[in-house]
Amino acid sequence: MALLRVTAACGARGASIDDYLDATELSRPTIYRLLKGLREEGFLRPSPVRHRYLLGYELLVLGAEAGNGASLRDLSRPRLLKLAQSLGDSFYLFAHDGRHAVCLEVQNGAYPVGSFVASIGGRVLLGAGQASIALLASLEPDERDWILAANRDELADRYDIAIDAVEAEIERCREHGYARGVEGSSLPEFTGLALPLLDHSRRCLGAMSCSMLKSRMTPTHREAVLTAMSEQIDELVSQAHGLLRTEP
Amino acid sequence: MALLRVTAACGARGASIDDYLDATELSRPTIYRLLKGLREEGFLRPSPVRHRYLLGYELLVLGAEAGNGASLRDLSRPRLLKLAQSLGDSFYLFAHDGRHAVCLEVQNGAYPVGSFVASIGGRVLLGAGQASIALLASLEPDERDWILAANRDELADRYDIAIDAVEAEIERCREHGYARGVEGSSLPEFTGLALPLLDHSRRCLGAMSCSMLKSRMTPTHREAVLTAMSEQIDELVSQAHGLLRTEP
DNA sequence: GAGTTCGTCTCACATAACGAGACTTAGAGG
DNA sequence: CCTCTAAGTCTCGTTATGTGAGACGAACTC
Repeated sequence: MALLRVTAACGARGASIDDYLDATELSRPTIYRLLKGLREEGFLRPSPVRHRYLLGYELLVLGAEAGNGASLRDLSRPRLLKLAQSLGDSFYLFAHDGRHAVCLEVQNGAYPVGSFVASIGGRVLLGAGQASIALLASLEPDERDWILAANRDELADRYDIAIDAVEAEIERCREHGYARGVEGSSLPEFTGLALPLLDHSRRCLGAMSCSMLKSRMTPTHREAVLTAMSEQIDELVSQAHGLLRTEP
Repeated sequence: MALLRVTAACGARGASIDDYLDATELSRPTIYRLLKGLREEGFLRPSPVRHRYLLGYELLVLGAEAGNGASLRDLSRPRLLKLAQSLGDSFYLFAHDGRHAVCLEVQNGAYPVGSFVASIGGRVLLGAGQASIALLASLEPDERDWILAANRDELADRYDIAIDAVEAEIERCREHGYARGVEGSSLPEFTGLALPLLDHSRRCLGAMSCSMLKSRMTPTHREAVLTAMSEQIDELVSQAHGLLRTEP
């Protein structure tokens, strides 16, 4: 697994033996042995640049499956796209994973944005960003509490976000039904909105969020975004519900 | 790796201990030991259904990276989308991997289609499908020859495709600059087109393909699709070229 | 044809994975 | 409330199997 991560970190150029030797404590023969195994399983493949290795296509299959619990990703993809095209902002699908929110899918719109996550698979500490608030607001109280307790220091250090502010936003989200981001020191010029994806039994499947320049967030635009998002979410959830029925 | 594949095969419901016990030769304690390691590395995560395991979100990152050699996937995604929306057919990005073509990205259009690959990560034997032809036509002759030799029996058995027909189509692709599918026994009601993605130095980066109902393939539609695809490809290749320059 | 790097091989050693089975939780169901 | 079953952990003795040092062959560079 360490070798896979090293390979990923080396990007499109591929990883060389020296990259592996530097990044791990393993000896050269051992690395070759492991590499061979990973290649045979399709987890690595030779780079067009000789003597370098790239991540194998078998990981594509696993990656696609990993992000597609309950087909949420496949279902949300065209919807995020539609939102991004019609409204111009960037839209995201997030899932809850321990102390973090994981980005399962992005569609960037015409207007540029900054965001806490760079791309699919990116993680944000729960508490930072509007999607976090939507997720936290939909969790069981005791789970939410331990997460906030666990993240408190890091939120303060890295984002300059206070737990009180997060809890206030969670409360606000409960009342108004949608989440805004908590003001922190990072990304001051951007803002966003998020909505939870709730099961018919009110279990939280994830959150859909959007990010935009603060200057674009007029009351009318906010209304437009919220309306469009909840429309997409309603359709998505009933679609997902229909699919789940066929499964067991 | 076997455990990961078992987990993937179990889908959204998750894999239970018995799934692992049945699918492998390992003992119960060993499975738990391995599962623990995979969980700690983020390659597996607990399912909402107790006592079941799902693929972890760390695989998202690896999967996204694996399919994104030279950023081809990120760059092609919006373009495939545009094509699917404006033309209504389904568009694919393929890469060459050994004896197979791997699907890196799909965008389905409004019209339904059947295809050899189910989804991202799906493999087709080189020789079957129009993307295969485009890839084969762009490979070195000696590599193409061993691939065709290796695939001959399987192509005949599973798809009822003869090597001669494949080679004729490759020749045709060289002349006309685009690939059609080879007629076989499977999917008789569908057809498609494909174009290779060629580097500025004529190295083959992959192939873009499209699939449609035979009834939609009128001469004018064919021209429209080919024109739109090559336009997207030209832009894509020069974009990719620009990115690569920044890398070393 | 000399030099360098890449990948494999051998081998002795000790780590550390293994399975059998006992044990502890934790639910489920009556 | 109490049994019953299944989930997950632990101990332990055995053995295999992965390990590093270093030598070796192969391939590419200059």
